[in-house]
Amino acid sequence: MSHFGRSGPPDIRDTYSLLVLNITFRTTADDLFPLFDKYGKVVDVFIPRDRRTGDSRGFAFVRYKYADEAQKAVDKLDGRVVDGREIMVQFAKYGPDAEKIHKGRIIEPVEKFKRGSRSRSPRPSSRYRDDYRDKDYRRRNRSRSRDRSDYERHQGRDRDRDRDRDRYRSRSRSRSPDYRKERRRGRYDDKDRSRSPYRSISPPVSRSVSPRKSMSPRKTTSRSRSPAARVEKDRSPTPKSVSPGGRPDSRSLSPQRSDADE
DNA sequence: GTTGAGCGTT
Repeated sequence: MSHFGRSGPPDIRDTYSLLVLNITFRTTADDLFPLFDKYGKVVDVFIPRDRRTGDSRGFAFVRYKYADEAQKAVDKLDGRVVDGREIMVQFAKYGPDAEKIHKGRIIEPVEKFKRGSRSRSPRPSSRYRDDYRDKDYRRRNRSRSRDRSDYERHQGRDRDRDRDRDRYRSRSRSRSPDYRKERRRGRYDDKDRSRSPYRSISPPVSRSVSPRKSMSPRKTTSRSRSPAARVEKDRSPTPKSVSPGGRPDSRSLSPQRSDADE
């Protein structure tokens, strides 16, 4: 589904994909198209959505026809506030078929690079790095940390088994990003599930540790209240309206303040 | 009505 009414990906032969992150969940392709089209020829605007809910996943792909225009769009629109939220525009690194992408342009599958070769450019360009915030910088630094790769390669004795395990781990990692979606949906499901009228929050409270238990005696002790008064208070279901022991009403005028002082 | 790391569809 694209903005142009086409079903699938139009033509990614000579297009440059930009990844737009941090957009609001209400932002649609119609909102992004005019914004990006001002800086160049936009071939397609695609916003991945959830299969089940259909809600936006919070990021979009804007495909430009020319690299320079895409570059300009990145430079101009990165950090721009859209719909009350600051968006992040950068070149897409991965394609739909898990293809390697260089500056938004598909170059070759991953197999082109040797496994031991670490010549993979850490970052295409750091020109706009200064524009990034600390939050973005931290997130980027934390990303792409593949310590396990070196670890597995370190003890790679059985080539087949290691390769097979690597594939398995790779798939597991690939499914990791979806985990957040599951988690998000899980929260919704939990909420929907807990909307049962009979379900109450009381049961979980009385679990395992009970700090209130130790708090109660201390509280009563700190009150310095006579044991008789405490017993009567416990026995009386309405302690605030009652005046036990012929206590003056002035005492019950502000019972909360007495607690606040404590 | 909610959320906020990340890389994509008929």
